[in-house]
Amino acid sequence: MGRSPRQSVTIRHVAAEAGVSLQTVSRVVNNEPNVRPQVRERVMEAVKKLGYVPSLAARRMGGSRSYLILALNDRDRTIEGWQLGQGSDWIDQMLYGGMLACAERGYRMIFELIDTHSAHVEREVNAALSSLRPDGVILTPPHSDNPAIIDLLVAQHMPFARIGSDDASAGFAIRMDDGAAAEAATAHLIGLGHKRIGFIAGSEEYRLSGARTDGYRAAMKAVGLPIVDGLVQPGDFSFESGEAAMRAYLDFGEPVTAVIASSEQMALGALHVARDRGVDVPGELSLVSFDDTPVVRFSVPPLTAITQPIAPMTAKAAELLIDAASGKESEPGVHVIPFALAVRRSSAPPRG
Amino acid sequence: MGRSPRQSVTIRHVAAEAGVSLQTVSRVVNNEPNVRPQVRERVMEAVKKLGYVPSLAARRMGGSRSYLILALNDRDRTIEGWQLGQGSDWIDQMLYGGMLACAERGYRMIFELIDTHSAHVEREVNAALSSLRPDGVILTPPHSDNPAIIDLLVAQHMPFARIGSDDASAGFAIRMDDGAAAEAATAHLIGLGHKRIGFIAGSEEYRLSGARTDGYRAAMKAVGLPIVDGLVQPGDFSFESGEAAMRAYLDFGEPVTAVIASSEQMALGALHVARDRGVDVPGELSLVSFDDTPVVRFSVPPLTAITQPIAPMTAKAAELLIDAASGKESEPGVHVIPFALAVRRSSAPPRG
DNA sequence: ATGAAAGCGCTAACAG
DNA sequence: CTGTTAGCGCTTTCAT
Repeated sequence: MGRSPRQSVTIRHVAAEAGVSLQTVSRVVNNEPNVRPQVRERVMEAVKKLGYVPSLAARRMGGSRSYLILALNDRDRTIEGWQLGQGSDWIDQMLYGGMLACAERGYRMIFELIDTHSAHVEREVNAALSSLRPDGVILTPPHSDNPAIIDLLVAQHMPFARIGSDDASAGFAIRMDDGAAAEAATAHLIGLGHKRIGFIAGSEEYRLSGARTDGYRAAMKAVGLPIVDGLVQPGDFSFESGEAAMRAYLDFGEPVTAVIASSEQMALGALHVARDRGVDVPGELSLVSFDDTPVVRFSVPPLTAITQPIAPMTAKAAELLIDAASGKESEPGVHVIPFALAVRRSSAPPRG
Repeated sequence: MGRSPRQSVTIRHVAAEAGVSLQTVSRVVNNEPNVRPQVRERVMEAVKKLGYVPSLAARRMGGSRSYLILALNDRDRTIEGWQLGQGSDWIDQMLYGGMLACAERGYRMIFELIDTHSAHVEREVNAALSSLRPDGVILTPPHSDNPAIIDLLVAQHMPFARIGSDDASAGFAIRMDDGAAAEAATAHLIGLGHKRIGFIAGSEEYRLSGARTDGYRAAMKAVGLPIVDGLVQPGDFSFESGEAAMRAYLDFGEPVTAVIASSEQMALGALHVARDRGVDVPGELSLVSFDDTPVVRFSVPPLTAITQPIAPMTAKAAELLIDAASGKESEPGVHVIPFALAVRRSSAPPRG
């Protein structure tokens, strides 16, 4: 317990208490060599006794590290998600993976919103960097492939990780295998006996959209199923585009028996239209979602979905950046994190 | 555009560029008086030209402010929510309200997890305070009423805001009127014609649980409806406790026609049991949720719910703390933020 | 293995 | 109104 100090405990107090120099305390606190075990012990006792915790700001000022990892998310998309409360837990999963990975290593993750589309991206990113001077930056889609941001980070020699990117030309790329995931989803439906499987593509602004569509095509091709016109519908990740795509499928001459949506919102939009038109899921139509979010799990029926490893990807990103800041060399290149397919009640064999 | 500076732009560069002293630049940047408009103009131009943004760490070191607001959440509860992905968007709403309010004022909100139950609460909080030295702390339930934390904050003279607390003895209390919300929910059901209305209470660890139950009782009493034994069921906010409560209601001799659950998870648990037992909602049973989360909006049927103003409460907390740090006196006491009742398909008149 | 000195970028307190 | 001086709490570099 002890009295709560009004004025914070500094390294100076610890040095006095332990009868050593500031430098020795610093060494002990930072686990550096060249301190006799005996002295180290004494300092650690003083630290514990006084409840000393180094000041982040002072560390940043004196040293070359800030113990900060900056995570950049798209402002519009994030705020819209918060406002509409559509139940995507992207941010939560990101915090989960990132914050804990940082905390384990004595780091802190700071979360910031940046406007991708604005002409001021550079200014915004620069402001965040100047103010915080983080040891690394985590980029999420669509920032992960924004050339303006990438160039700026490279120019500043700021280490960064790109979640959901497969561009290994700069920074760490951390992704799941979107193509394989789309393949797995498609194979799952093929395995159930489906032949006419629709695929609602995502916004082309995101690279992974193409990879997913390719995976779908590959899986279809692998078993010799034709991809006739109209089987692949365009979408932009939104609920509305999912609705539109579903209407297109239902208005086909020969309707599909299963649909894969490249996003949770599009899957829900599709489900909504199916319900409205009296199409039973999964009786008449199987549905698979990309993104395994809370709403997908609680929908009726619960949706079969590709689980994106958002927390593990963010954790990996934080680890790589912190290791880099700590001087440990990490394998560069693309880091692929495993995905999962959560099979739920929305997918079933087609009606004989 | 311009070249990206490897080495960051400091106040010194700006001073040189504008031909003034460091202090003058500082005054301009901080909007302080005693600078001739002409000089101010010149400095601002230099700032813009060089893309100068003050270093957070240096500001903290030199001055008395850190431009940081620390938001403390319960570790176990938060992590569990992230792991289970049950779709509560508490954290998101908190970030939404808090981050934006901070950003508008040149502040940053830092989000941290603290273990309420641990014997080390004090140490954990102290560590966060020592490391960050924030200008204010936002407490969320159950921290808002944790004496160990409150005492520590008071002893350190650290300004703080308590979300969901009605204890005005220290810090700012910011809450919605839980009693009035429960009353409104109850009155809504009474208005529909219900007489036997069940209420699933929340964990007693949270003060607001009592307030909600009281509101329910008041509304019932106001129209002379008796609160017979078993009408109020205990709960702990969990899905399972909602299920248990619902089973208790259905096993009544004379079942209830409507139920209010003190949390979203309990409402969903209740809905689940009702569906299993073949009880139609809202045909045979009306259901109202506290907490208007994504899952509640996407459930079948969508649930009538009390919307807790989490984002506005957090924004208010941030504002009050920043104002306090800026020397502006704020009205102390309890700040009550309006709630809303979102009427959806889960509530309807009882079967004649 | 340890300590002393210098300085990080800024603001507070004071001097003009 | 403007500039000068002294730190803030740490880490770096260099000496011992």
